[in-house]
Amino acid sequence: MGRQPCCDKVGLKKGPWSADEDRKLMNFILTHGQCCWRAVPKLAGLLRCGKSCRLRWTNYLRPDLKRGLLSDHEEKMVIDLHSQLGNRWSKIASHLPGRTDNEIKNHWNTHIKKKLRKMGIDPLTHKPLSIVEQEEDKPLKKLQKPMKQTVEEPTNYCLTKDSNSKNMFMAMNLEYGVEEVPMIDPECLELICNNSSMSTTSTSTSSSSSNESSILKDFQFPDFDWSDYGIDNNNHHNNNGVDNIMENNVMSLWDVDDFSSWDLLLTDDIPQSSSTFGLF
DNA sequence: AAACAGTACAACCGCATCTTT
DNA sequence: TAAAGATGCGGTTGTACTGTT
Repeated sequence: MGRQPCCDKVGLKKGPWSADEDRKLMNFILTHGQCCWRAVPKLAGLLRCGKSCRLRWTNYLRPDLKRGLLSDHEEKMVIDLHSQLGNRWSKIASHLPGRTDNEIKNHWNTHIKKKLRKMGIDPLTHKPLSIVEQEEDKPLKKLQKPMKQTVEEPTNYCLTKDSNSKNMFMAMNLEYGVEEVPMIDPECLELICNNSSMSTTSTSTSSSSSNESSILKDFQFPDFDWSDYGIDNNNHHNNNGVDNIMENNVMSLWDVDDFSSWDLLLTDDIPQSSSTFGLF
């Protein structure tokens, strides 16, 4: 049953790679290509586990890697993508050719975080620090809601499939506080798509309706490239299953793989046990 | 010059998901 | 279908390097 263990952990080397090890691994991969990492150390004559070899190759030895500091443009991309994707470094790295998730993660933690803080932006939420501080000081509202649940993890009431969708969580958290969040039946959620808003990258706050919930006025929605989702400037779409979900300008929230970057606003006329999200 | 603090980044660890048997 | 290993990902750590006192 199952597979054989990837490697015998006894006697394996750890720590920094030597030039000789690098050469052996490089030679092996360039000759044989990337195959089963379990077999690589043995075949390449290395006393490392396959996992370590994979990491060394993907993060350091790959010939297509760019070395050196991220350019301003790359840095801006990382910030934009992080605002949309959160700490999903591999997803972010996939938008930056020649950069690895590890490299971007390190750069974020050592450079960008500080830079954003200096600029008065909270690196976690991408909101101005003053707002974040105010929200932290603000006592939790004790709103009377029909269905409540005490939760510890945002995933319990996050309105996206993705637990890393921090923006979404924050939007709700700000309104109700961490401990008192109304339960919304996922089946009742819909995204209302406004054609005009789909035509360019979003300018959510400036074009929001007057009904916009006050908590969301401060909420910083990131720029978003609809072309990534196969939607062109005329609100046409062409791939990625978007066809299936864009019908009559209404899409089911649960049909979308990643909508953390969408402009989602709670309308004021939230029904008792459900809510509608407007796309502005 | 030595000691210490701060910074940068490679590498490891643990977990979740995928794949194979 | 279940079990177990492989793989990938994100968080964290260890350590070399650099700057400051």
